[in-house]
Amino acid sequence: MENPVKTTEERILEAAKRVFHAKGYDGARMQEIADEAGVNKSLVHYYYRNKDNIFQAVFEDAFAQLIAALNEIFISERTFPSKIETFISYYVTFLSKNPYLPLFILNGLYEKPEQIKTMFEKIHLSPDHLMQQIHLQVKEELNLDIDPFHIFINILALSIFPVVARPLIQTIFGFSNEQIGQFYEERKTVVPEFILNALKGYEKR
Amino acid sequence: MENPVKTTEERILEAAKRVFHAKGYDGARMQEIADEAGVNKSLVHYYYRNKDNIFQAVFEDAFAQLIAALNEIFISERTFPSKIETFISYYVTFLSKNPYLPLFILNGLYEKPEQIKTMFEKIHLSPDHLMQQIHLQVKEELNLDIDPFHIFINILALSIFPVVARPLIQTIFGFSNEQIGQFYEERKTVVPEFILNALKGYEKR
DNA sequence: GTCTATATCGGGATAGAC
DNA sequence: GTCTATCCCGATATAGAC
Repeated sequence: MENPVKTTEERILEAAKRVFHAKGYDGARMQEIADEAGVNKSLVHYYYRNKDNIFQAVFEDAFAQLIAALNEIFISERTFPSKIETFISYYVTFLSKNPYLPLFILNGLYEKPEQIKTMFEKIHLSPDHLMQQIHLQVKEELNLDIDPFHIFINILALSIFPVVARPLIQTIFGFSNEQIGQFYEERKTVVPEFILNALKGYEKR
Repeated sequence: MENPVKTTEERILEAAKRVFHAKGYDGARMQEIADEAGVNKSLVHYYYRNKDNIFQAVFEDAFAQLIAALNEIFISERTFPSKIETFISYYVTFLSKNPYLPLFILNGLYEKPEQIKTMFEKIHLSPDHLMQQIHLQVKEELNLDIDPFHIFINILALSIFPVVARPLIQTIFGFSNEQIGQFYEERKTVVPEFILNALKGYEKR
């Protein structure tokens, strides 16, 4: 830590993130990673030995980033509606800044589904605990007559899909970059509102 | 049409669909397409000249399939709630049978966004007309105080995302193929219910 | 640790026989 | 239309000098 400047290894990893996120595993080129990092191609191999290794590092990092917030917010001590608001707002902002991430993750999962479980251990995510939390809140705090699992997936869908589908939306509807930014901004309030409105319909009495 | 057996060109296109859908543009191999079609690699070049051409054909076909139903259902004479139900039910079934399609499309749009507009003309989709329809129904039939555009995107998100994220869901929650099938089946009723519940919250009175 | 040079292979594409 | 043979480039990876 005596040197605030990034090490070569870090620069390579950062470069690899940019390239893999934008191009995917098959589309990424070791040469492009090297160029992006401002180093020689062989150095990439020196630090990571082969393409699979560096992809693995990039993928784990991306996955951890996406999951960490989710886990933290839903395990926290807030009320359920507050969790939803916090989550959406955070995710829309985060994903707007990292638009390639979710599609990169989804593609990675199709290619290497086996790797996920080890990844969970590394980032200390327990899906059971997460679902238990949601179950408890949906059933006991709000007393709703709906499967917590569907709610959870709905929240993810409404947060993530519009970001992933950005090129689709922009082209179909001819949105400028400014307009789509505005659209995402609106979703920070529209989506929580939409979900909470929906949940009202499931109140038991 | 005197020959019910598929022509070589058709067999190649079918093979190309399977390979491109599963592997994406960069991951697909001309050799694999040839093998899958049971022909020689050169024949693929003979009919399509190069990789870009055959990808284009595959992509247009996929896009047309996904958009056609959307267009048809939302332009039809049903009530808005009926459209939502019909759409979700159709899409969940269709996407379950073609699980690679939506991710393939989303990736393709990132890679070649320019091609979309010409594609619209080919399949006679008019986004303006579609949104106009939705606008009319949301505002006048249902008298809702919400932006129709957000509703439209929400419907797409809730229909498409869970299918795209299938490996994520299955791995995180340990669902078997049977369980996830059951989950998708449930969504045919859960999602329309969820949306219609949400819309009730926007009724003006 | 960083570079140059090179080995090796695979994939897209073409030429040309049948 | 269909095949074999081949070209050629680009990409991963390694050897080895500095």
